[in-house]
Amino acid sequence: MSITVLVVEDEPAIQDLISFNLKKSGLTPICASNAEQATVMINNVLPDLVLLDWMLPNMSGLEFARQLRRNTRTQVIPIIMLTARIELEDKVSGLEAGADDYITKPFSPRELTARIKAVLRRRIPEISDEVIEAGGLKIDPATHRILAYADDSCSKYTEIKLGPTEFRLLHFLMAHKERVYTRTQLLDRIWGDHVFIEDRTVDVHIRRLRKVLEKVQKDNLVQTVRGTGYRFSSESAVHSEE
Amino acid sequence: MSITVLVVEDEPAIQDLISFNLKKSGLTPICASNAEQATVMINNVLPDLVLLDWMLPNMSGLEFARQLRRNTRTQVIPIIMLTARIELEDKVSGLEAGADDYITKPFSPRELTARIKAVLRRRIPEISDEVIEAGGLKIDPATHRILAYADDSCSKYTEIKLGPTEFRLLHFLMAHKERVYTRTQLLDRIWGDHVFIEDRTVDVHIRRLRKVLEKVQKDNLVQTVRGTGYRFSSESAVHSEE
DNA sequence: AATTTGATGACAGTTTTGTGACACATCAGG
DNA sequence: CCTGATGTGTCACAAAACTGTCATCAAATT
Repeated sequence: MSITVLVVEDEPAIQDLISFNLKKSGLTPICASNAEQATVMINNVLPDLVLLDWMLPNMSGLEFARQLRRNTRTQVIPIIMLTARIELEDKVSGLEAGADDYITKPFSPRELTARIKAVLRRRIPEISDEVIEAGGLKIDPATHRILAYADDSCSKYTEIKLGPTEFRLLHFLMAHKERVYTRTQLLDRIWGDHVFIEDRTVDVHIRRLRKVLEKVQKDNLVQTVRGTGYRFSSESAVHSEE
Repeated sequence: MSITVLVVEDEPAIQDLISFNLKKSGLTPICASNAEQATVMINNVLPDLVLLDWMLPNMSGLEFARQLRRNTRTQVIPIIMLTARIELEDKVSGLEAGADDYITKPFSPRELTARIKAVLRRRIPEISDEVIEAGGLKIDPATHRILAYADDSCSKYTEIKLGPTEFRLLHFLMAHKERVYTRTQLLDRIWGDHVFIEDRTVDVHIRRLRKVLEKVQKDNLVQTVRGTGYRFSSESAVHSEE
């Protein structure tokens, strides 16, 4: 998933500088030198964040920010203002217009990307960290812990330690229990849909997961659906022969 | 740990009075006499709480409060409004704007600090100065002391000395025990979201913290969650061997 | 029996953490 | 203005843990 940042800056030199730094830190910059151009670009692609120079030809950055905020489609896009230090003294604040942060020129590349990431981080909602319990297993994303109950009495439990991938795998399966997922679906959902990994790798992780669950006799919860994929099921998985 | 309170008040006399009282009760006041000044200050340092006079030159306190609430970065900062008794009828709109509490002038110093502490306690446990005890460790933010108990009997204890950063780190982790935090989250919450530091620096501070805790056999309380971050946990992390 | 599909152990390359060292502050108090 | 004590952030390298792939074996299906 590439994060696009719309850079609105009239000075080509600074535009290049910013563009270069964004690319270096894995972001995708798209550049505009004025508000009109930026407006057109926003119509094409909705960026994840806008880096906006305070001083622009024709329409001020402030005005452009207001315009973004006024429009429903662009309302939630985070804005970071670029201002010269002298302009900072200006009584009117960019924050007033709804900017999420501002950076004073000159700034270090590190500061730039750090602020961008900070703002994006605040926007992105936390991954669901609800506790999920099923089949005598309890997974808690917030504490990153898995407990296995010996019996239904819930009195005795053992903590289970999993590697990152197995943890995510179990979490996903438990969050969608009783449902079968193909290897490809699991790769898409857990590894991300851009990775290029063998389907069979999923087998190996399922194996690793089961191996750990064996220790607490819970490996039967992760079931193979031949010809399709895998499933987490707490329902009595007694498959009748014949 | 120093708790900073941004005081927005135009009358110098009252500003001084408040400032004096806050200092006396261990808080760190930063003062602004109008909304513009306050905005600039907030961009530099994120305060833990805002004490806001209702009546301000240019922009009203109410408007300023709204501005804070509108911005993601400042959204969660608790606001306490200062209002004259006559203005009390406006209390409704003050709370509407997102104030967490309000105090009517004239107020006693005791009332002031009591309300501040109450609001802080409600909001974020880690910046209150209550004693936290867990896993045989007792941390007292007020006296800036850490005691380690040798066993459950609580009879013998050793005092532990930590540097400022390690102290805050331990305090934060203990205030949110059992919960995992990524390095970035820790940087945001402990160092502040306006610092630009390498993620890995957290490792080093964790290391320093552990080194000190080793001396009293408490280093196992600070745990690594591979692929995620760190966690303070007093629960016996029983790893079933084989 | 042949074929397809899943299980499993091994392994080599990567990624993530742990750790010591170091260069810079900052700050008393000479 | 120095000077040592302390604290901080970075770095480089070591250690540990994890990952993806394969080859091979086992089981189910035809």
